[in-house]
Amino acid sequence: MGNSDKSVVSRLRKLIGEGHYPSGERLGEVAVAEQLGVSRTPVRLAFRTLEQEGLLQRAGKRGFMVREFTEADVHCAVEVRGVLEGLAARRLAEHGLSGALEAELQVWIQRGRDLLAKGYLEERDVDVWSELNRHFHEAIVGSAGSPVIGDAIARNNHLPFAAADSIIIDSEALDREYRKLQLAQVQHELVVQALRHGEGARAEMLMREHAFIGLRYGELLGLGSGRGQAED
Amino acid sequence: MGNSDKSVVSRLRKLIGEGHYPSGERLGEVAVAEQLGVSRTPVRLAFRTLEQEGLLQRAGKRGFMVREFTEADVHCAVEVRGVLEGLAARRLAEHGLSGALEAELQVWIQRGRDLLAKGYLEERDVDVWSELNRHFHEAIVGSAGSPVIGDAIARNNHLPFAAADSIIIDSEALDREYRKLQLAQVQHELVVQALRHGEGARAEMLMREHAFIGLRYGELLGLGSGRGQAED
DNA sequence: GATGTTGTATTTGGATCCAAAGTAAAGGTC
DNA sequence: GACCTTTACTTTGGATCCAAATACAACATC
Repeated sequence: MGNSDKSVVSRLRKLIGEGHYPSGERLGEVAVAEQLGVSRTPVRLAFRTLEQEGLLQRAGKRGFMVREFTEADVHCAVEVRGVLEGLAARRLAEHGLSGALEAELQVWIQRGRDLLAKGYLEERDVDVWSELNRHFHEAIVGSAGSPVIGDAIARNNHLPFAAADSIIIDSEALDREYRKLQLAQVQHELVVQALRHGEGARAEMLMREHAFIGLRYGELLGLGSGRGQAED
Repeated sequence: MGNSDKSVVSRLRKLIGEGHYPSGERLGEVAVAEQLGVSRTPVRLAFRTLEQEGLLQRAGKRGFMVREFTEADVHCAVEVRGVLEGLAARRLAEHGLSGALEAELQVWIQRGRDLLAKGYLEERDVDVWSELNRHFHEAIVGSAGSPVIGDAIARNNHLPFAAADSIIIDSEALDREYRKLQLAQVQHELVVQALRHGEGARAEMLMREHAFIGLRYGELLGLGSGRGQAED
């Protein structure tokens, strides 16, 4: 069993994310199937999954079409992630964070410090940051007491530009991105501080603000565009 | 084309919601297919949809199992809905609500007033409230500027007890439920008031608190259980 | 007697076939 | 010439068939 089902979903997700299919275009099952070299069956299964993820939407009575995202959609998706991660952080602060979790968060904090300690950013640092950032966020969301919040965030992250690790805009302008990551690092540390002191409201607001870092901090720091580009 | 696909999804959703399948039980495709009187194909499609909705989860390498929900999951799902509807309300307040929307919200407010004016609750009032409540929430969420928030709420509502219209606990104790609906009505009116005056933070908090009405208000009002029962 | 291995049965994934619904096009009528 | 009707084609949904993988069990070996 080649288990091409999962593969078809991720391949289609990638193709759509890369804009390979124009927004609003109807996707025919046969066309996609031939293009991917599989039968119609796995494509049909994948379409249902991608519909639930929000990347496809039903085109009337006739199949699916690529969902088009406006500027407002991107902005909303970022805010949704913000309030959900904020919720997770607040619950964590209110229920008290375990010593183990505090230790783990401290690890990612330290990794961030080490990464930024040298005062500039290298090409390969981007992946390192992306990793530790992902771990940091997953550690908080995963400890919120229920997988429900994490699931909601995961579904939201399927939307383009909504994921937490789509911060990096331009790997050419690493010197300018450095300041942004510095701010992100400070926000991470402040979140942990708030969590440690059981300051639920503060932790929540910090996480909500932290979500905007890839969206609104560009204009603030005088970077080119305020709008981020996904980088996976 | 009988379009049994959609039908299978909703039938399975209902069966799972009613606890027809024990939590954690593995669901075989053939068994479900025979039970529903259809082929394996629509069942396979439905399983993928229900997996994304969070009602099923993969059972190792072999098929799916009914996801089990703890008390904490239910609580989290309600909070998730709260923060998302709160986000929608805040955005609405910040961007200013149109005259048309204000008029529509006023309609549902008035319907609620009319329903509760007679001082008690009848059996058939439950459906009426459920309808106007749904319209009220959909009007706010649908006007938040992007379908992204509404989608996230819709996905969250697939979880049992998370939907906004699962307020009614017991249609036998209508006199006690009346007080709960009175509070809900007041909260609706306060939300509209806040929206009208552009009080984003207040609208957000009111919506967040409003989400708890089916969860925590029971104990407050001296009702039997604090935990709601879905009623669709 | 316990553990590892092999063989069989069950079950899922993929491909193909058939039917039905929808769409588009062509033709006819007013 | 415009609009309605009918027909043909495209496309999706459902059922069945086949292959592959996993799980279970029986057997053999240490």
